[in-house]
Amino acid sequence: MKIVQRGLSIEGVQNHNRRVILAALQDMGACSRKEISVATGLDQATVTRGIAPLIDDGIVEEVGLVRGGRGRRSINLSFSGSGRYILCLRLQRRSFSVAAFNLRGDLLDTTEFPIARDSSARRTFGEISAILDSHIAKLKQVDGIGVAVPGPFLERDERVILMTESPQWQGFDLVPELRARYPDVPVHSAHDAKAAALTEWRHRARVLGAKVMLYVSAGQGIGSALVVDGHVHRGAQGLAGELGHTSISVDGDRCKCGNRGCLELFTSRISLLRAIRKRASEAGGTQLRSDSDFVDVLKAYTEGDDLASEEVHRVARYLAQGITNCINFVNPDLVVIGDEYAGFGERFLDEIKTHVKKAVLPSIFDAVNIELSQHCEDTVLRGAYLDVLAQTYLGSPRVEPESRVAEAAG
Amino acid sequence: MKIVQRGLSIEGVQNHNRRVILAALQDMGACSRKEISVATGLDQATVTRGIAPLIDDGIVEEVGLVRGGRGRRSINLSFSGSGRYILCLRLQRRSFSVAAFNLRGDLLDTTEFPIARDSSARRTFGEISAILDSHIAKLKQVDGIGVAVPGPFLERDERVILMTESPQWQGFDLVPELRARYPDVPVHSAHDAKAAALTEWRHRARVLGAKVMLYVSAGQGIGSALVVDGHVHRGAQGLAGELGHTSISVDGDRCKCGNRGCLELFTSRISLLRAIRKRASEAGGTQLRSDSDFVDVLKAYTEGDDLASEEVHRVARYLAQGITNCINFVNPDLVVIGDEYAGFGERFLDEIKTHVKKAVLPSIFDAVNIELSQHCEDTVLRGAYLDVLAQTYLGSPRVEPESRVAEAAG
DNA sequence: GTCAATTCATTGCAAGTTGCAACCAATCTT
DNA sequence: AAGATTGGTTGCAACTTGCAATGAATTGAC
Repeated sequence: MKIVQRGLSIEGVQNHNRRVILAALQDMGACSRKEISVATGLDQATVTRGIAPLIDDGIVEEVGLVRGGRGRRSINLSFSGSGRYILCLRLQRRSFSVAAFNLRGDLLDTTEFPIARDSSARRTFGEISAILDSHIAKLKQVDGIGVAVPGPFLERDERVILMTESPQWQGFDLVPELRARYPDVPVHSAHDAKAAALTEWRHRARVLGAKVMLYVSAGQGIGSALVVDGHVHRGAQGLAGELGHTSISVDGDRCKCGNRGCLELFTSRISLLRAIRKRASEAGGTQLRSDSDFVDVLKAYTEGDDLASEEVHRVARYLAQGITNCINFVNPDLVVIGDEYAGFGERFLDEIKTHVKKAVLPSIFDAVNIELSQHCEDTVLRGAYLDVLAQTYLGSPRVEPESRVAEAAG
Repeated sequence: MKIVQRGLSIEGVQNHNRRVILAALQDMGACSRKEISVATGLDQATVTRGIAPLIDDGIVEEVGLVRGGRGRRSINLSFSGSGRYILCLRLQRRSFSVAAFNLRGDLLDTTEFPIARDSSARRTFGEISAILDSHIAKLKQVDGIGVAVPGPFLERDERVILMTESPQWQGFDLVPELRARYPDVPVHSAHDAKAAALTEWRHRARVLGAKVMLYVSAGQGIGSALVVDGHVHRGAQGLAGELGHTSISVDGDRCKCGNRGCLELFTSRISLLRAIRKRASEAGGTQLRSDSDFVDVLKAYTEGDDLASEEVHRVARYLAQGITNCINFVNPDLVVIGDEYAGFGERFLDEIKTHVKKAVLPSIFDAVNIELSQHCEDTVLRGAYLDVLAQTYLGSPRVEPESRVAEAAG
C-alpha cells in the first residue's frame, strides 16, 4: 500500500546520479564527460567522479580521443564493449533464439533453434539452458538474462496465458525455472511486442522527439505496446497491449478470447490467408493459389497482384480502425507498425494513413507520425537487451528492491 | 530533444525530499513526523528539518497532539488549513463554477453561475474573473488557479478543439487569458475527465492499492482518463482519453469527428434520449414520453420502467464494449464509471459487468474492479485542486521550469 | 506521588557529496 | 614557440544526511 515515494539519502543521490550519467551515455551514444555534464546539468567534476568507478567496474570504457575541435581532445566514453554481457532469449511458437550483447548493445552472437512440434516444455527448456550455459561459460560475466515471450503474458506472475497453438507450455513457468537454474544472474522477462517497442523507441522516437509512441506488432497476432517517455506501459498485471483483442465490431463474431469482433479476427495473418486462399480458388487473375503462404502473399502484394492488394488493403482498413481508436484513446505522436506486416511496405502504410486521416480530427492527425518498423530480425531480442540494461544500470528498477527480495525468497 | 534526466545536486536532494515529505503527508492525511519518517525511509531528523521551513511558510501546520499511545504524544501535521488557498474554475457548456480550497483540500466555497446561451466568450470571461477577483481579494494568498475544461482539449496548447455546442469559445484561449489577467498566480489547466479521474484515484484507487485506473466519464459525452501510479496519462498533445470517439463498429455511421461507429454515437446522453423519445411516442407501457428529459429517464430507470431499462441496458452493453476494449488495451485493475450515468446505480453497473465478464479472459476480469463513482458534484473541481497542489508542492512539475519560462515569455 | 519506561521530536557531530574555482593536459592558431 | 582554447582533474568550502545522544511528554508500576 506504500505508494509513498522513498526519500533520497546523500548516498541515494550518488546512486541516482550514476544512473542519470549512464542514461545520458546511452542516450547520446559515445560522448565525452563534458557532454554528459551539459546534458545532465551535473558539474564536470561530478561526472568525472561518477564515471571513475564505472570504468573500474568495467561498465564504461574510454573509446578513443576524438573530435577535431580547438583545445584538448575529449575522451569519448561508451558502455563497455567486453567483459560484461547480457544474454537474451526470445521464445516463439515454433522456435527460440538466443543472442549475446555486450553492454554497448552490439549483437555479438545470435542463433535460432527450432522447437519440434511435439517437444515438451521441459525438453525445450533443456535445449535453451544448454545454449545459455555455453554462452555463460564463454562470456564469464553475464549481468542479466532477458526473456521475451509472445502473447498475453502475465508479467506480474511471469506466466503466459492463452498461449494458443502452444499447449505444451501451459503450466510450465519459464522465467521462474530460469531463475532457479541461474540463481546468480538476474532474469528479466518481457512481452515480445513491448520489447520490440523499446527498440523502436530508442532508434526512432528519441530521434523524432516523440513523447508517446504506440507500437503495433502486426502479423501472426496483433499486439501492441505503449511507450510513454521511454517507459513501456505494462498495465496492472503486465498484460497491457492486447490490441488484437480489442473489438471493432460490437456485433461481430465471437473470438476465442470471449470478446466479439476482435481486431485480430479481421487482420491476423491467419484470417488474411484464409480470405485470400478462399478467393484464390474461386477467382482468377491472380498469382495466388489456395495453398499460398504468407511469403507468397507478400510477394504478390509487392508485385501489385489484384487479389493480394484487395485483401491486404482490407486488412489495412481494419488495422487503421484499430490504430484510430488508439490515437483517440492515448493520443500518441508516433505510431510504428512492426512485425511481419511491416514487410508490406510503403503502399500498405499509405493505405493505413489514408484511412486514419479520414477518421481522426485534423489537428490530431497532423501531430502523429505513422511509420513502418525497419523490420530487422533482432528487434525483439534487442528490446530484451534494452530492458535488462535499463533494469540493471539505468532508471529505477521496475520492482522495488525489497519486493524483489521477497519474490526471490518466496 | 534533451530527454536525458537532470542530475541531482545536493540542493536538489533537499528539494526532492521536501516533495517526498509533502506527498507522504497528502497520502496519509494528518500524521506525525515519525510516520512520515517510516513511510519515506528518511531519518526522523531529516523530516523534522524538512518540515520546519514548510511550517514557517504556512504550507504545513501542526494540528493537535493526538494519539493515546504509550510515550510522548505525536504532533499531527497537515497541509495548512488557512493562509494559502487554491482556486478552481470549472467551465461547462452552460455554466461555470468556481471553488476555493485550502491546501488541505477542504472545499471552502463553491458557486455555480449560468452562462447565457448568447453570451460572448469575452463577457463570460469578465464574469469569471470578477468572481476570481473577489476570491483573491478575500483570501490574499492564492497559490494557484486550476482550470477544468470539457471536451477534446489540447493541453499542450491549452486550447479547446471541437467544442461542439459552444461555438462562442472558438478562438478564445481561456487559459492564456487567465494567465495574462493573473500574472502572479500560476494557472494550471486540465481536461475535466482527467481532473475527475485524479479525485477518484485519491479517494479510491489508493485505498484499493490499484496501480492502473481507468476513469470513464459517461453522460453528455463519453470521456475517459487513464491514471497510472497516480499520474494521469495526458498523451502527446494532452488529448488522451477520447474514448467517446473510439469506434465499436467499423461500418457504423460517420461521426462528426470523422470516425465511424464512435462509442459516443451509441451511448451519449443525446443518443439515449433520442432513442427513448422515439420509442416512447410509439410504444405504450412506459412512463416516458416524447419530451422526457434525462432526469425523467433516470427516475424511470430506477423505478424499473421497461422502456428505460431496455434502452439504458442497450447503452450499458455498448459502454461495456468500450470498457472491454480499454481493459484489453491498457489492463487496468480498477475501472470507475463517473459523470451522469453513475446515477443509474448498481443495476446499471451489474449490467455492464456482465457484458465485460463475457468478453474478457477470466484471469483478467478477476483482476479488475469495476465500480461507480460516488458521483459527488465537486469531483472535477476537486481534481483541479489536486492537480494544482501536485504541480505546486508534490511530484515533479509537468512542465520543466525552463520551458515554462519560455512559455510565459513567448 | 514519584520513578522507570516508552515514544516522539530535536540537536550535536561525523561522513560524504556536490559545485566552484583553480589547475593540469592537450591541441590549434598565430 | 608562445598564447589561446577546450577538456579533464583536484583542492576546498558549503551543505545535507544519518546516527546517536539529548530533551520532552506521557503511561504505568510501586
